[in-house]
Amino acid sequence: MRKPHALEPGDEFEQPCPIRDVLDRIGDQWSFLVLNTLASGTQRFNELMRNIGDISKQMLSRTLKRLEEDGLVRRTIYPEVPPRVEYQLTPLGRSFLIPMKGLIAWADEHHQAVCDARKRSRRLK
Amino acid sequence: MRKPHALEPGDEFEQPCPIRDVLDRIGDQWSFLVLNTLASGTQRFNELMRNIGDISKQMLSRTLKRLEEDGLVRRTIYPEVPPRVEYQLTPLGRSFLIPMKGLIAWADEHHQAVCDARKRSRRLK
DNA sequence: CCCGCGCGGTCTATTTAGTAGACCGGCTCT
DNA sequence: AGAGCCGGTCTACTAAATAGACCGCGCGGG
Repeated sequence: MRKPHALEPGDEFEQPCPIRDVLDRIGDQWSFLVLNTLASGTQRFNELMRNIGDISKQMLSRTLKRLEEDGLVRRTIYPEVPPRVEYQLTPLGRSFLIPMKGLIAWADEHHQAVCDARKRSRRLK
Repeated sequence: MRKPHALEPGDEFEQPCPIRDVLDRIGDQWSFLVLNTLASGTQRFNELMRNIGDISKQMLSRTLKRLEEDGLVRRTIYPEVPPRVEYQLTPLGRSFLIPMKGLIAWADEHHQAVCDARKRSRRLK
């Protein structure tokens, strides 16, 4: 996804193709997983790390930063000691859960079929 | 996405998580784009390349191979001269179009909001 | 008092994934 | 004859993701 359509200067945030645009974000597995994890409620940084399980700090940090930039996630810093940082879905972020759930439902429903197909093709080799 | 681990509260340790599994395949941008392109009908290899626009031969080849293994795409070789190879969605592949359309609809609907959020966050920096 | 842990990250080095581009033989079109 | 399409594979390079160290601060236990 290097050069979708060669962005014009001044156009840097207006990607012409919405599909490409959404893919750049959620097509990335980590963003998808982070959003799915945040679906169950507001969480802190290390809490997210634990809940996702196998994401590196750096990737989580970068992913959250992008999701915040895109207005899907809100980051709240509490000026306490020790500092507390909470992440939660914005209304825009929550609106994304609907098509996301559709995808997850498809995965649940057809996972076995995919596995079967995979086994079958492996047997042919 | 190395180890299929925790996902969210109430996760199953049992089998590989379907969500991870589906993300490994279609969460990859190229797979998603290829399926979306094939939605408009049977196409040949170079035809797909042209229609997608900015995918490398290698990636298209690899992506199609995986989609075929997973039973989402059927590859048909016609023993002609010159050889003709056609790719089309299987019923399983077509079933995926439904949640995919949901995602694309979300993208269309909220693309502007995402762009606005991006601009806003840029201005704050 | 000192040790190690948790917090929310960043920085660096290494591994891995994706890219462009050459190449293949056989064919058609000009 | 030369160029170009067909469906790919192979190689060399570059971009991205990973693991792991590190940071200052506070807290609880020994």
